[in-house]
Amino acid sequence: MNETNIIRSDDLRSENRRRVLMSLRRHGASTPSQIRRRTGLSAASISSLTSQMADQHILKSTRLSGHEPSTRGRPTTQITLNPAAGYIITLSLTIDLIKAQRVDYAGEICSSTQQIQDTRQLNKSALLDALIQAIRQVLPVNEPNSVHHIGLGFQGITEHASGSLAWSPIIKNKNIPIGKILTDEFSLPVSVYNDCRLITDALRDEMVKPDINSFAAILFSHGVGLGLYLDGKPFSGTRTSALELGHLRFERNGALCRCGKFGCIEAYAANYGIERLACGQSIHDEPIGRVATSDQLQLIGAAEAGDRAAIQAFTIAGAAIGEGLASLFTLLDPMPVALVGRDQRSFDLMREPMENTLTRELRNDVDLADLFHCFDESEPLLERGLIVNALESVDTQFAENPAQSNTAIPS
Amino acid sequence: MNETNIIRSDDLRSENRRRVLMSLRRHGASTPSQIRRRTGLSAASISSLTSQMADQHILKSTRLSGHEPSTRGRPTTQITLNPAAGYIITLSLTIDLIKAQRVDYAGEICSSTQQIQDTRQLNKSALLDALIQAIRQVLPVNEPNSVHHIGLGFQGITEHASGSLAWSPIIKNKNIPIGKILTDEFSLPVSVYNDCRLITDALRDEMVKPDINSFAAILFSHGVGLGLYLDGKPFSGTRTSALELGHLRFERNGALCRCGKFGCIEAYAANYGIERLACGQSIHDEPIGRVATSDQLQLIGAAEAGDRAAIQAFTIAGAAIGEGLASLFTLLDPMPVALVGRDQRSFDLMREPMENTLTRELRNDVDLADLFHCFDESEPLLERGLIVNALESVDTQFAENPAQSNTAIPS
DNA sequence: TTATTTAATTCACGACCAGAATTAATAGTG
DNA sequence: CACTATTAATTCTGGTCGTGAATTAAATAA
Repeated sequence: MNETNIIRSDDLRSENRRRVLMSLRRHGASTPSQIRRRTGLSAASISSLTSQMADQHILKSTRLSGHEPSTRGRPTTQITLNPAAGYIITLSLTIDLIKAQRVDYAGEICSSTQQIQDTRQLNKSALLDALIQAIRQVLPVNEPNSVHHIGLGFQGITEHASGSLAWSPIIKNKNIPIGKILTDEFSLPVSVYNDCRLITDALRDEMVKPDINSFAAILFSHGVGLGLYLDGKPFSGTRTSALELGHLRFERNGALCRCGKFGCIEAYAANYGIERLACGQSIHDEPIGRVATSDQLQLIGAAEAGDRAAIQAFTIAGAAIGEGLASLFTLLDPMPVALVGRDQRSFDLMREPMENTLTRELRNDVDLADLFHCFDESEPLLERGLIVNALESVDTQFAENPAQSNTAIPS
Repeated sequence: MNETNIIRSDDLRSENRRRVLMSLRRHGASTPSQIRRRTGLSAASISSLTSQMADQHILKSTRLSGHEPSTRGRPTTQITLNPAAGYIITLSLTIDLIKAQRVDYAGEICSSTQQIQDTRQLNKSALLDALIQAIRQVLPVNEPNSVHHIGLGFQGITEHASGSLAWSPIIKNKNIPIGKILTDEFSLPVSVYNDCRLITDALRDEMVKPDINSFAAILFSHGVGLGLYLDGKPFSGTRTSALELGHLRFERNGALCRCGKFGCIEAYAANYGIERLACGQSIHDEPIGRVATSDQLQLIGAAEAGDRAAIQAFTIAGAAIGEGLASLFTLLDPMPVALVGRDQRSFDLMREPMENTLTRELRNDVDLADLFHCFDESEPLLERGLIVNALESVDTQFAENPAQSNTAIPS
């Protein structure tokens, strides 16, 4: 009935095992005393926990001796995550690429495969076949039981209760219970997240400060997506991935959005919205399915060169994002924002109108200095987020059932 | 560094003590086996926990014998919260009333005092004096150490890091560190929440269902406030109480809001906004400071009688709220909504335009049936929220330090 | 009175973590 | 080169926790 599930002493053990693993995951190879400081556990407990997990081949403890002209005293031991403890498989689905990777427990990519494919052309079963095929290609042949988790990422709306893909602009069908399908196929836990959520996971360590442990990430691509970390935890809707910042309204009866409504922020600030405006098309024209990267770069160039229409398009896009952020900040307080998209220069073009709108719309004076952080490339972040996310699921898996869980392969 | 703070076995004990107290708080007098079922703890543990807390005079266990022609077997024991375990003091601050109450640990009101006073007339020190005086009047004279918490509620914006009152429409000064001031004065923990937060606390048990444990509460009064429960927990901004639904924009360059901006939802849907529109004043007229209850009721009557201007005002108010909810639902997913305000009939007037706006604005088809729940009176909810909230703080206080905490007075 | 039934408590046990004591492994020192 | 100082990690000891089994408590039914 309650939030925490820690009731018995064994649960305590699990929780503390998890802490040790999280600490190692976040800070990399560490000495026992470093772990002690970070987790707040006693040295005795750390010793017990790490040696137990080393016996279970979850951790490796190596004595680094000789090289460093170290200080006096007994040399420290290095505790690391044992790469051979198991694997995860990540699967990312973008508009033109299906990509699968096998990653070891220490986060190293072991195997990778990708298939160039316009996902919009695939019907449901063809899509599922392609995904399953991609996973099969990176499955370790001689030790199929060493995979512990499959993580799937894509652009769109997820429903987390059932782990399904509720809707995606890059997929024809709706409501595909992909989580259940993959679980049935591979008998493995599967997590399904959208790109924005995964990007916040990837940016977490960079954006979360001890004093401000909340941030937003806006992902600019064919749509405008939002990811949130609130109070140190990833945040999503009550049923779905939600956070559809791009579909807040900017103009009543405004530009036609991909979603069929009029005036959504996305219809002004997504690739297609900017392009449409810059090219002098009517804002009520059907949005095009995809904007080529070259066209985007060309548009940025034009704006930088002084093209009025292009500048105007970026200005309106910035204003639209500014209004969206104003709404977000009105509801949840101002917080740092990561801007993630194709090119730093496009942010430079949007920045001023965005900040102007924000200061105009917000009642309380907000200090915009150091609020925005730009990230050029979304793909590497998405990939990192997938890995981070899936590995943490395995951490939790390993932390539980302290007694058993020695399915791991000795290194 | 991490979220949970349960590391040691003692923490486990505290957590389980807290669960027992919460269970009793929520469900009232219970038998040990009922507590066992609700908390998931073993009978042995419940016995140990309850007897320990009974020894510490936190709980009372009474054997109900005789009366009921009960079934065969050893009769059950009734465990109740011991009213004499201590007191809390609640302090509520509304536009014309300063009210303090002393409430015992079982939730019974023991003492109450109130002072009719236009709070906007008071300067900072006069206000603080009035608050401190009100508290003094309900302090128990012969056992001053038996008070464990002070809870303050008011309309406005709070900042939770410092427990201060950042801004309130009913108070002249801004940024009053009221939490610290009262703590210094009475050497007691003080919590400071705004009315919307407290109302969600009061409505929690009613609105939260096992399957849907999120809901929103909209409070209609001189302003439009929002409270949120997400995933079973009260939600607020990262720094302040935030959730300023009323200050999302409804119309660009629209009606003048109390906050100085134009077009806020509040400027259409708060008392003064509806009144202004119905009376044919310009939407750019300075909003009046306060709308009398009689005027509100009269306006409702006029609308029900067919007055075009009045109906129009309520229609626009409903549409404004609908847009606000559309934004909220776009960001956080649709969820049940409690409408709290002066009169059920005003909700009836706003309902249709509100629902129409919502269905128009939301892309995903949302089932609006059973989504809205109306509550006529906000004051009793505010009071209940204050009590619930403060008592839970005391529960947590009592749950910690299992060894000591026998400051309580024997019953 | 005695058997039956149900509720709550007590007991014995294994698991947990912390502080103290101990062992391990190095660098400095005479 | 033996010995001491120093620092790190482990092991030992003790107290606490929650659970399942056994026991006690208190009522009704026969």
